[in-house]
Amino acid sequence: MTAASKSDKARFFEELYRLNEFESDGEPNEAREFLKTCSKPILSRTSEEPSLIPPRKVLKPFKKVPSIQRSISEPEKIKDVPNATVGSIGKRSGLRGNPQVPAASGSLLGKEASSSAGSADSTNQRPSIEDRRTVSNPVPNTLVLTNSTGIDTMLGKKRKKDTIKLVREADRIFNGFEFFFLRNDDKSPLRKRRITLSREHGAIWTTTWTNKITHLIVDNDLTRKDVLTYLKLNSLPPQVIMVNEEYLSDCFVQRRVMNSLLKKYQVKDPDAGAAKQMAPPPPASENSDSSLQLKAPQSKLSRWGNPPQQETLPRIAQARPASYPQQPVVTGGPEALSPREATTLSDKDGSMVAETQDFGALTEWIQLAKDTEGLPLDNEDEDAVDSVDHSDSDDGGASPLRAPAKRIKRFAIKQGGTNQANFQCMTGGTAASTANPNDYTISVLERLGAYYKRIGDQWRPTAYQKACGMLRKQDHLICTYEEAIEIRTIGHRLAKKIVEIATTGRLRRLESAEADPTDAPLKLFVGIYGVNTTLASEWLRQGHRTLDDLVKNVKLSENQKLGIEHYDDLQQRIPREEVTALGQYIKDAAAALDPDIEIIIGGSYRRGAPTSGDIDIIISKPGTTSTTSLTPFLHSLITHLTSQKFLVAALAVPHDDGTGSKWHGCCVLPSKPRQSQIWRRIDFLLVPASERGAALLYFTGDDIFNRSMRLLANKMGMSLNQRGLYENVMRDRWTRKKVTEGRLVEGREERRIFERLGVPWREPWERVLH
DNA sequence: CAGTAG
DNA sequence: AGGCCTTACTG
DNA sequence: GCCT
Repeated sequence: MTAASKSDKARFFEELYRLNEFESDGEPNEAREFLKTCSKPILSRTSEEPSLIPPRKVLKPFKKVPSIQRSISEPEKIKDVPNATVGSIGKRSGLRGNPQVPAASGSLLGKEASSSAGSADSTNQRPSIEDRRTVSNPVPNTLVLTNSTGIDTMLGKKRKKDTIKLVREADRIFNGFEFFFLRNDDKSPLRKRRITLSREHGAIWTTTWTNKITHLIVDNDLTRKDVLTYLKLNSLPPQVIMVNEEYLSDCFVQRRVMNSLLKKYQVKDPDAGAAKQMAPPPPASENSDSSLQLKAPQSKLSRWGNPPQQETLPRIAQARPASYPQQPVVTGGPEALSPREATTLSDKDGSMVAETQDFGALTEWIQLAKDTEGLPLDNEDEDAVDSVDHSDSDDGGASPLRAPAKRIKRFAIKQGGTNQANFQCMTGGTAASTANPNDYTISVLERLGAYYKRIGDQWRPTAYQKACGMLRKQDHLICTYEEAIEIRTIGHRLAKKIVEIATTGRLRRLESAEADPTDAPLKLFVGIYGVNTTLASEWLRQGHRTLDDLVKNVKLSENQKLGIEHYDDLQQRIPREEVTALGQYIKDAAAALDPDIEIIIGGSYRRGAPTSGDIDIIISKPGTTSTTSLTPFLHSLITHLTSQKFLVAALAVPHDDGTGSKWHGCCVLPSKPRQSQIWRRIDFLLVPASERGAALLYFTGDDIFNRSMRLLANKMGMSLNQRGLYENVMRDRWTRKKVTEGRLVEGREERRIFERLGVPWREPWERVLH
């Protein structure tokens, strides 16, 4: 690698990491509270910081978003752009050129650590470092330790004994390190998580300032001056490595000790002569905007005039006890280090350095060499790389600090030549309504998946969905690479993302993605019923940015017009109670028309979801063997419900020939006052009794579950669709298209389909795989 | 047929 | 390197 | 994206 490309890369990552900087850790009050505890408050910082936000009101150029994947990151010239809408033509503002984080997505932080992390209350201490040095006791895999600081009692809180689970030996990158955090409590969920993780990676967490401390981990919003003030020091002991939060994050993500000297890990120091310190963008006041989104549907036109706002990240209550920082704690107090302080830089420290710090120092220097020449940072954030994964081979795997995690994913009973156990449908999902410690991680990944979906990536969204489904099944917070990679359907890249989210609360890839100026309108467009990436990106290419633009300038299908007209309504999720009510209304109507008719509410409702995107109605009747026999009923039902003003629009109706089996449209709850009626998407599916089971299976989903079942059927030489399970299906060898329907194996009983496929029965609510 | 939705 | 679910409706 |  040449020197030139090296520095290029370095620059790139510097820019990348600038994305990672932010005002505070999402808890602005914390900074102030902390400073109160210092003898000398420093509050001038914000005013000194230059804004990084460039005056770019000009519309950024946009690029065509092709439906073909892969070209995602390819900047593309725009061919025919209508007039004024576009300022200039050029590269899209992608990852590289866009240092600032948009207001709306500014801070993913502040997410409350979920319960599982909470259980790892980490006020506790490992055995003192002396113990570990003198007694060469092999560290067991799990240590239950008790607190030695007494901080708990000071805080007047009863705390559980915590259990930290050390990561496997090879990954204990912090062995021999002793960390002092500043702020030094674990009140902030994220800090707590960092502390726990540090310990799990071999570090010792100390809340008392001692001379054994190797690393000082400083909150991002604190300056060097804050630190010194807090510690009542004039200068830092030379052997102590002071770094910011990013340092830990990167260590975890890369599973190795990073070079603490890199600029991005330095604690801010406005006083350090050079006023060129990069300052994070000013705090974003996103409230005015986000309120718009949450507003009730009355503002139907709210979205029309201007491009939509970015969705605000889920924010967890930041309520923090006012008592927060407490006294500087330290039993030993800063006095404990007075001897060393006195000798400052004299070589008296030399021996001590050698003794207590060599671990840290050594690895540090080794690492420094590596960092500065190899720069093994991977470049996954650049979409275009589908080259082989260099990141694990760059150091030849020689580093003991970074043994590549070999994945041992279980194999199982082969049946008919397929690894049946590897199908997701073999393992149940969990009810979506159940809170999960990984919910936050999931929400972030889902957003990135959604992003990939709307830019036309065909497969990533599926991969993300699967990963989210697996995460939802875990009973504790997944926050190490190891834990993540062990999970089926989670590979190297997703594992790294998961770690990043869990340890930093953010995902830079997502932030840069959503920062793309074309993303907001793209998101807006694909939200229209009947519009997907292809159309949306075409409209975008033509320069359209608002729904208004579309209505005025674009030829729209009737369905799309409807989709725009009721955009806000159809965007909203439907509370379960309303689905129940809507379903009941239909049942009543159906019973009046034909008492034998069976109405089943399928979809996410049947899976037990608390809210649904639409309503799926299965219409069946005992004794029927063809959809044709049900079409007359559907017809009269539709007519009736329409006259009742229950159905308010038809989007897709079956062909006239009577073979059609589904009806798509919109409905409202007539009982409600007109004004509060919200249009809902509703689907009817006609199902003869002989196909009831298969239809139920199909209409219950979820998507991933269905596809998994179908794929399994496929591998077993069968075919599964909404009508039944078929065998002896002949497929074209080349196109893999079905040539013969095959022989019906089962369609009537849902359970029998499971059985025939060798899949243990899953209740509907166990079929939540995404 | 491609696009969209399920 | 190549697969990744299947069918139905729209225009 | 992941898996074979």
